[in-house]
Amino acid sequence: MKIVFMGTPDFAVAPLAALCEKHEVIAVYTQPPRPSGRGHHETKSPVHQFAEQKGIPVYCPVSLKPEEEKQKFADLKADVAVVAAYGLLLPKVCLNAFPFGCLNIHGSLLPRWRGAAPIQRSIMAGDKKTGVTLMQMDVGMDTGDMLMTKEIDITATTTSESLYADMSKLGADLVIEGLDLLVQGKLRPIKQPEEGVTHADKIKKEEGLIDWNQDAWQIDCIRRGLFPWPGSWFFYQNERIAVLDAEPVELSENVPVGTVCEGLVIACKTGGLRLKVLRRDGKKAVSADDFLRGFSLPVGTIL
RNA sequence: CGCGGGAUGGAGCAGUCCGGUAGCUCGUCAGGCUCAUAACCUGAAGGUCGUGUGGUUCAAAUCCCACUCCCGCAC
Repeated sequence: MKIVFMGTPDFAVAPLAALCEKHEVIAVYTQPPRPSGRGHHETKSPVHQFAEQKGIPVYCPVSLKPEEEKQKFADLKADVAVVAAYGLLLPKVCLNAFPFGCLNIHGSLLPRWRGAAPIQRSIMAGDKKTGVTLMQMDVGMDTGDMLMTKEIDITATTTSESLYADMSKLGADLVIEGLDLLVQGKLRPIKQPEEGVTHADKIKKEEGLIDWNQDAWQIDCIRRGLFPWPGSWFFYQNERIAVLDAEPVELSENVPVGTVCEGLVIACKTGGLRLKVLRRDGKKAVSADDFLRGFSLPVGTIL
């Protein structure tokens, strides 16, 4: 099949790579290079870099709305477009430009977590499982008919980083299998149920500030969902201290929320959160033991 | 040339502003105490203070200059 691939972050690279193996990827759309990283150098997206390396033509329009862009897209005369975390809305004419339309690899089990940050939100909400959905795109926000899904468990140690990596591979399998079945006419589009719709809002940086007045397990879910970006942190004596790894624990002591207990366990609304790896601004990540050796955070302190 | 933090025995840090004996909490090693210990006591080893046979100075971890490497923010 002749495929147009549209994607931007790391998550989209594995599916793209898989498609390159089995099909003919004739063009790649991705977000334009932007200044990022230390020094603000122009950085091409992961998908962009991969595509260039493969010698695939790369397009990075700022928007697909202009007639000219719509025309360019249609002129590619592909069989299907595969979209994975692209970051741009596709106009209706684009959705209908190719025989098989536009398929989206979405990082949740729809209709739960439609929207921008399904992977993070599913972990933050404490979901036990999630997955990837292959869907036929329509004009709505992740509202199209579902073609196929693959599930994956979320465990007590799952982070967005790890889940992104796993789902990226899962998405690659999904799209390869899905395309085969689609061509054979074996995929039956299923309308998304009305029930169970939730929206995964974009992550705001402020969400990383830890609120000790929540249950320990909940704080840890949020922490894992926000790892590695934007991360979780608290303030102590005007210094921002990031919590890179932690685990909820039982807490028998009856102390006020936010109290620092023995073993760098912080009292939460229920239970406590044992901080295992921390990092002060501008410093490297260190274990709790190392942290305490060079930083004074006495037992009894209330954060 | 986006902004900022950092580099000090094996680990984590203080000291740098206001130059003047290299310090803290650990670890390591030896000995002691103990039924015993990751606990306690005593002692020891271990550092050209990131690099520059740079600058200033009687004297530089500290001030100035250049460079390298790490990290955070921003995005």
